[in-house]
Amino acid sequence: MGDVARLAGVSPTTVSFVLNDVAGSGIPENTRRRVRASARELRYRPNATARLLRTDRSHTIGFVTDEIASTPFAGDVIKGAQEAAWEAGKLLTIVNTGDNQGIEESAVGMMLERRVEGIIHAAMYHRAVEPPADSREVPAVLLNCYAEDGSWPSVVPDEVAGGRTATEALLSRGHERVGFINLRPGLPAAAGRLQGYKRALEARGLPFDDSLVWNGEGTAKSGYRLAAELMRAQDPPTAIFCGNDQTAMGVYEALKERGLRIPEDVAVVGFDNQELIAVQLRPALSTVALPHHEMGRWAVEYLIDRAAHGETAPRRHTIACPYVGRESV
Amino acid sequence: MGDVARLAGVSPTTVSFVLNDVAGSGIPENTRRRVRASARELRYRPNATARLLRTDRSHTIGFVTDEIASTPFAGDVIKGAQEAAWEAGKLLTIVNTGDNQGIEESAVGMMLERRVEGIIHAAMYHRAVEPPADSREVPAVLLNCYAEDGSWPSVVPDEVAGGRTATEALLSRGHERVGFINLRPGLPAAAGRLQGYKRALEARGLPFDDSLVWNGEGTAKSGYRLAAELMRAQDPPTAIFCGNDQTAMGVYEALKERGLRIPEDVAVVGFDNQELIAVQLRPALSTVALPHHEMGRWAVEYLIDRAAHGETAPRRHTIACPYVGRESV
DNA sequence: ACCCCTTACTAAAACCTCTTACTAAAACCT
DNA sequence: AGGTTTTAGTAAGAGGTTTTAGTAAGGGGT
Repeated sequence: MGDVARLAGVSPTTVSFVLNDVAGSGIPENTRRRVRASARELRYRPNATARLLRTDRSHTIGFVTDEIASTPFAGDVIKGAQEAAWEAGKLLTIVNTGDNQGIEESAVGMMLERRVEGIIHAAMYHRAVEPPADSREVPAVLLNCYAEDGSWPSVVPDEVAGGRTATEALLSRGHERVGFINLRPGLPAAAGRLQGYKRALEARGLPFDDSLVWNGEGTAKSGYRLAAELMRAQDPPTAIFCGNDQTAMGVYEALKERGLRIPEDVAVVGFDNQELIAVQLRPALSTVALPHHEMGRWAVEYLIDRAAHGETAPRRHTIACPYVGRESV
Repeated sequence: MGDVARLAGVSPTTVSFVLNDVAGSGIPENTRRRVRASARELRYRPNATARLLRTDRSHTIGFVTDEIASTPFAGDVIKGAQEAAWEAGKLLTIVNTGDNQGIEESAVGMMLERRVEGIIHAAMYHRAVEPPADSREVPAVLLNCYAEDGSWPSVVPDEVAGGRTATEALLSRGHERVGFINLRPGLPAAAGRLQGYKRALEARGLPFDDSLVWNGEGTAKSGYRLAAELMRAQDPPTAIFCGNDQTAMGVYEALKERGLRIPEDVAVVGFDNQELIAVQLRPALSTVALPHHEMGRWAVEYLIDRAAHGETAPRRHTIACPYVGRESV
């Protein structure tokens, strides 16, 4: 900066004022032009580090995730977060912990040393977690996960509403016996979606028949097996709600083997909106999307807002899972 | 740091020496313990910013990508890069540009202001790019893309070898007529794989028959259409090499509709190893994996190495695409 | 014509936190 | 006493921001 000041024939103060557009510094347009020209000529680039040291604003947000690659979701979350950060003039620093607590703790440590303005702890599937206590030193938020004791703010998908949406997509087409191949029991996603399924039935005055509900493993294989199971019954469903799109992929196989047409004979709806699968399947799969992008966005917006306005009570924010209608319903 | 020094009854110098384990500073174990205890008591966390200002080592690498979410690959690349960075004690700062040049330039600017030690420019599909000139201010490398004029170091998949590997997987099973549903012509991936396909044939003394080679669009739909086309011929192939796994998904459909078994009647091999598809397909798809993880890793290792040992001639490094055998061959 | 006070600019200096020469004091030998 | 080691402290930056202080020009009053 000194060089620029010298070249422009002013003091570093003036350079700082001009380059940062400080209000009320009353520097005449003339001088401003000279300073800016000098900066350009010297290809001057301010040193964000030095600025941070003085201002204590790193304009950086830490993003700690358990698994970045195992699902395509991770990309959506990061993209949403990154977009929101960019819009606010922030940068995102990312660490993938591989679900290793030691790495997670040192990652948080490194981020705090760099004075990040907030930390996001993201999980790649919806579950309970316990982030390092150190993260409380700055605004922090859990993404696609939550603390059992509610002591951390978090943002998660509205699984209940999602399950209800999926089921209603089928009910509204006149189906009254809807099979449900859920995920492994115990997962928040499985519990929530089942509840949503029940509520949808209830709202239409339809009975809940637990012979229509199975827990699979979220794979095409188990979808194939359980669809076969469902269709073997004497009063088989006319529609199947699958706990995820991979399951639906297996269900398609099973139905096709039986010569059943989708959606004419059996309608199918998936969950997750894994485009790679849902779009490519024939017929294209109607499904419910997880709001990964929105959660990423919400998390950084929350952090920025909280950094600006201080502490608020931790809360669990849920985001709706929109229905994506294609050809299978 | 001053607080710690005061509490331990020493000077800031001593604290710095102890906390950084400076060699040859000759501080007795006694004092060291006292300093460390004070630091712990005050929950002292060094300010990485101040250190950086003095040492000029940010221990941060910038990662600029055109699209983070549109393919599951992005996650692998980032994961590989992040792992390598972590092992070297570096952090990764990521920006998604949405292929917008303006954003890319300001992203580079922001990173340079933060004094990153290197910049990676990643593309989500293999292609030629032209990164902002400013990136040359620090070590920089292109990932899954390259500069037309070769003026930037880069790391890309070895498409030729990959195409050859895929073809040979089929030839080695005795197939002599291998159909090839390639990607859109013009893509480096399509050109390279076609070359590899030809070389594999050549190596076995088999003729190249261009009626066996079609360009699709990399979708299940076009795979379906072109497989039908291929099988309609009077001398249809006994094996099909697909430019990607989505194409293979459509090929499966077409073959199954004709009552052809995989791999008994027609063997199929894909490309990309999109696990979501390849593993879930029945039979599971044999395919060739793109080395995303390795490219990510290579890129940061190259950067760190170059930062340490100075400029070297830009080179294009290729990484092999390993064959992933499953059930379709 | 002189003085004083604004206003409009610009500069000096303190500060942010840590690293690292360089220096100094103490302790330990001959 | 004089010279080495050990051990520890001082102070100068690193590159900005921001507070405080100043100078010069212009304007009004007498």
